[in-house]
Amino acid sequence: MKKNPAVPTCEDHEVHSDRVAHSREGMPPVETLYDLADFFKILGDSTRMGILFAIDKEPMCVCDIAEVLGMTKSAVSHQLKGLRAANLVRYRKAGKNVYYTLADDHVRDIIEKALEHIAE
Amino acid sequence: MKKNPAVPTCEDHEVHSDRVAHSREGMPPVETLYDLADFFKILGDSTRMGILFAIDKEPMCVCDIAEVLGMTKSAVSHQLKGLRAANLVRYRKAGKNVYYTLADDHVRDIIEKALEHIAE
DNA sequence: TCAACAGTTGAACAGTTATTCAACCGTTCC
DNA sequence: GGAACGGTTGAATAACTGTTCAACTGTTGA
Repeated sequence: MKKNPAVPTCEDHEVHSDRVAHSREGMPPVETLYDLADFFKILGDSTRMGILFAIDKEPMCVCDIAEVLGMTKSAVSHQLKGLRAANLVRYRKAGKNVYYTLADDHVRDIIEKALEHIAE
Repeated sequence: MKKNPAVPTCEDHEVHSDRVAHSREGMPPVETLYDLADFFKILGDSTRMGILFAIDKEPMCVCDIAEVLGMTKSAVSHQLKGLRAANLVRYRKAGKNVYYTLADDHVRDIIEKALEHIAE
């Protein structure tokens, strides 16, 4: 959703103004829309999704995750940054390694529901 | 997740091969990872998120949705195409108008859970 | 101290994506 | 039929995003 200064919407002839008004009332603040979109954007990448599944069972270090997914440590680390920012993963440093785990069950629930939807 | 022919992963010195093997077993097929990512990708845009909220209460035609969001019909229609493809919305033609509604409660549930996560 | 390794980071490039613009299709109504 | 409007679509452009590459930090162990 980009800035839209002039708001060149449809011709205001036959717009259902009652529905429009009612719909407007139910709309959350744009800030919330952006937060939701940003959250789902993080889940909307197969690499990050793969990372989440990889660390689902037990903590995994970056090198191991990279091994499982067949990717470079760098690529994995970059994506982990996004997952950290979205509070989807937690990490624990242990010597040279950094072990990542899922942040909470929220993620699992959401992915579960998404799988249901896909299966239809 | 792009194709990775050479698989230049980390140096295989100290990789926790037991964890890697165990993690690999729990991984869904890559096809599923792509499907999940594609699904969340659709939700990962503030315009599409706005559309979903706009049509949450009652059916809305494209023109009305555009009015609510302050966007052009064209932009909205383009995004509705993605939402249709992901089975997130249903539509019903009535004369010159096309009324869109949420496909089912799956969407609502997922968004609800996402809101909980964001609120933390 | 120094080598080796795990992990992070910034820049660059390629691929993707959202909006705009213009043209188009289908329905309604005169 | 033809004007008017709702809606869709394709091409083009601008913005964004993910991977690679190289450089870097920090920890371990000899």
